[in-house]
Amino acid sequence: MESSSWPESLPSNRIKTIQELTKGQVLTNNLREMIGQSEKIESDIKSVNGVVVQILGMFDNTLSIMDSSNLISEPHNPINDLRPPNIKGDQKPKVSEVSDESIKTKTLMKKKRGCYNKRKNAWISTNVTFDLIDDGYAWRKYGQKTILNSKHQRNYFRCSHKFEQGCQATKQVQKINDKPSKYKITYNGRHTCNNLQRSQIIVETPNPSDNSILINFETNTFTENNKVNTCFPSMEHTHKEGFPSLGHLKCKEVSSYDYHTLWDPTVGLSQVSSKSMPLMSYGEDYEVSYSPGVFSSTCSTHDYENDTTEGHDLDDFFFDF
DNA sequence: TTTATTTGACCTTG
DNA sequence: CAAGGTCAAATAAA
Repeated sequence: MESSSWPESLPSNRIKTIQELTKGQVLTNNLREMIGQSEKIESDIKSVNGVVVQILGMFDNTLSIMDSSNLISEPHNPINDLRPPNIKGDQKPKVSEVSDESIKTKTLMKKKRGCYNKRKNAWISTNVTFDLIDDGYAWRKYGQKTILNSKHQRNYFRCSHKFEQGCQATKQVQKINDKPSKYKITYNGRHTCNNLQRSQIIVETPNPSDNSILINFETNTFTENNKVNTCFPSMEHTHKEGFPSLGHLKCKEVSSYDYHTLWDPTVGLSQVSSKSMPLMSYGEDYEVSYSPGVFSSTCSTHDYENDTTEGHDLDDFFFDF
């Protein structure tokens, strides 16, 4: 795509942004082709990872460009850019949308009341979404609090593998808006657990016409996917939290090389991070971080929050993970 | 019986 | 002391 083909009225930053996104679109299509050849993934997982890294780089560049300009104020959803061009415009992600706010999340960690010392240096990320998004992890609710000046209660979740694997990841989910429903999801700490849900690539899809792509930015795994509400028709909720189990799906696990390299709990977090998140800020010494990175245009069921002030208002929600 | 959720109490911090 | 975060006993659900 030549920059000279852009209308002169377009700001250069915008052109650069579009170029980056276009590049990402091409890379994503390449990735889709690779996913279509499952044997290639097994034999050449490194090159697949390379493509993922390039896509991540594209997002990084885009975010940098947007950060350096006022483009950030203009709505832009990368999910749409990830969709291959053969997806019709009206085939929007059915339910879940990650807000722009979540995409540009560089959360400055503030010292707050109630923030325990042991957590004050932990990786933090805040997403604002219009639907509750399943991030692929198994969470267990451990608390619920009424927050000052908030209409809705805040729900506290910890990783289900906290005791089993010592995973310290927690998240908070708070409804911040009624109509449309809007949620603030704050992640505290990275997962160090060996969560099977994260290492799977769905290569067979019930509906081949749906080519939407799901990329897990945290694991560098990727999924050619249907909308999950069709992809998981017989979904069993083995996790009480309401997260779908992916174990019974027709999934292909990432090679043991990749899986264990990325998620071996015996590997230090910094090692894991440097390999799995080469483009993101993270770690104990950073106060700025990007969102934990599951951008998804799919959905699944999830009865995440029982907002006692409204009781049932989440019954209709579908989640992405 | 096991596992998950609820909820009041307790802890930490500003 | 107030507010937010976590714990853990009680309860509910599978």
